[in-house]
Amino acid sequence: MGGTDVSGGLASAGNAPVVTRFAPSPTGFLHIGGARTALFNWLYARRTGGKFLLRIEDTDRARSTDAAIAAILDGMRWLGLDWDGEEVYQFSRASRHAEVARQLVDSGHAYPCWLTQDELAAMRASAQAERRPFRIISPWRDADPATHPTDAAPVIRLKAPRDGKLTITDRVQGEVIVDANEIDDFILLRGDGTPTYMLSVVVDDHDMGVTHVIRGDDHLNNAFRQLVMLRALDWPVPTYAHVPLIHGSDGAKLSKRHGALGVDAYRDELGFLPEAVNNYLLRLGWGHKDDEIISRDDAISWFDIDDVGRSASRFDFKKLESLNAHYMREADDARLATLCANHLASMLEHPLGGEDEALLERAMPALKPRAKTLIELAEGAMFLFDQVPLTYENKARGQIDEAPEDAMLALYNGFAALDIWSIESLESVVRAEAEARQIGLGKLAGPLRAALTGRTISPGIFDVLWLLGRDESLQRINAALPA
RNA sequence: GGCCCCAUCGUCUAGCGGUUAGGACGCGGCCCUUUCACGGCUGAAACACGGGUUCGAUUCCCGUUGGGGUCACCA
Repeated sequence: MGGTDVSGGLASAGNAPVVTRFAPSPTGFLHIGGARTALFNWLYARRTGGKFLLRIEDTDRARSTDAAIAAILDGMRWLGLDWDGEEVYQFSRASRHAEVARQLVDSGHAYPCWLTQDELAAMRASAQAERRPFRIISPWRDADPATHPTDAAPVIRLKAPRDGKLTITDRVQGEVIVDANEIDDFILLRGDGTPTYMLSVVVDDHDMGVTHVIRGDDHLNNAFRQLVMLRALDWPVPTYAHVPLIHGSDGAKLSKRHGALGVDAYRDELGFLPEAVNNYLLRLGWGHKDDEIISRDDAISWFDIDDVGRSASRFDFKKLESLNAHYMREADDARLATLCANHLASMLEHPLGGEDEALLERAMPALKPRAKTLIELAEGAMFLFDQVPLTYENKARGQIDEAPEDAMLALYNGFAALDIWSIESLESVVRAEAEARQIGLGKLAGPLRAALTGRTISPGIFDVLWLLGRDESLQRINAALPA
């Protein structure tokens, strides 16, 4: 084959139903970039009425862990990215991969190689010294089988073409052409007989009937290696779509400092809602007119891989937060109360009861417009669970000290005399007091807020009084009265 | 370094030869207002540079610069 043009892309896709897949390696959590790749695959499959498969690439036995597998599946479920059928564990298919490797050797497309690590290092060093690009040229490529050693286990290398061009028609990157001699004789089977990633993906994607490979841009180079293998096997070439990577806010590769955290961290430590994360990820590298808030249904009907941008994008926490704030405002109060209670429990270091959660739900309309994340939501709700004596912030202490003469006592008496503890009745007491004193409402609300919450920032003061209830409110005001 | 990819406000993006270059986040101002938010209005803010092609380039082509990816018996 070498020498002729080979191409991937649309031609081989035909009209067969779409099958996409997400293939993470379980060496860590499901990071945000992987989540976006999964989302795009999921969206495209749902959009076309096809299938979305999940394959765990656990062929690296040393680095793969059950904990990582669990974290990935958990993250996928949290984001609502359901996959069709059972997930496939790549390692369990090792014998099938080896079988294909042998088939490749038999057909003359691959060969055993006894090059040692030391020899490889030496070749690499001399290439470096002569300032020429390093490419593995194995002396075993065309060696006479009669000369094959029998005292050492060889690796199996693919016999890559030495000339010609390779073309991939990528749905995102367009037509990408590379010289075949850029592809070296990469390893299919290791010395211990286990398959490498390059072999496994090709075999699994083929066996699983994958029609569209949507993955990170960092795999574009691999696509050419896989293309070579596909031709050797005479298997159809899937449609490729290599989506640009996500960078940190400084343009460098996404690191932990930037947000390359597991999606579990976005949920547990950062307090984001899955719909916000999905919406944010969707808009990173893809757009639909001026739309920013995009429902899942709209995403499914609008998404197309052809519309994915070609340039990398930077991760922006502020925008994610703003989206999260939006979705929190729209979220059901009972749901938010439960979510908030979980965070509160760890902040308060004790579990919250059903009554506490009911209180949170009642407080939610006042709380949620003031928070961008569930963490902020929980912080804003803290005052509800404080106990006398409150710890006053400095500025709050100051407001209490500067309260108009006897105002707090007057309010205390006014509240205490109330028959009905309602927002309206509470408000009329404070307004009447302010009018009697010819002062603005703020002059009373400030100290009152400080006494009730220990802070200078809180929901509307009447909401606070109402939520706290008569007993707790009076207690807190009393505790703030001058001695 | 070789190969490959990319380039519109600070950021995410719309644009697909002729637009006052639009939206969102963030930032400033105003309004609302008991604080903080929410909400409404509003302002500043971009086509990296140089050549072409064209009557006309943000848009097409080439180059420069800048950024990114990849060069493993990892995936």
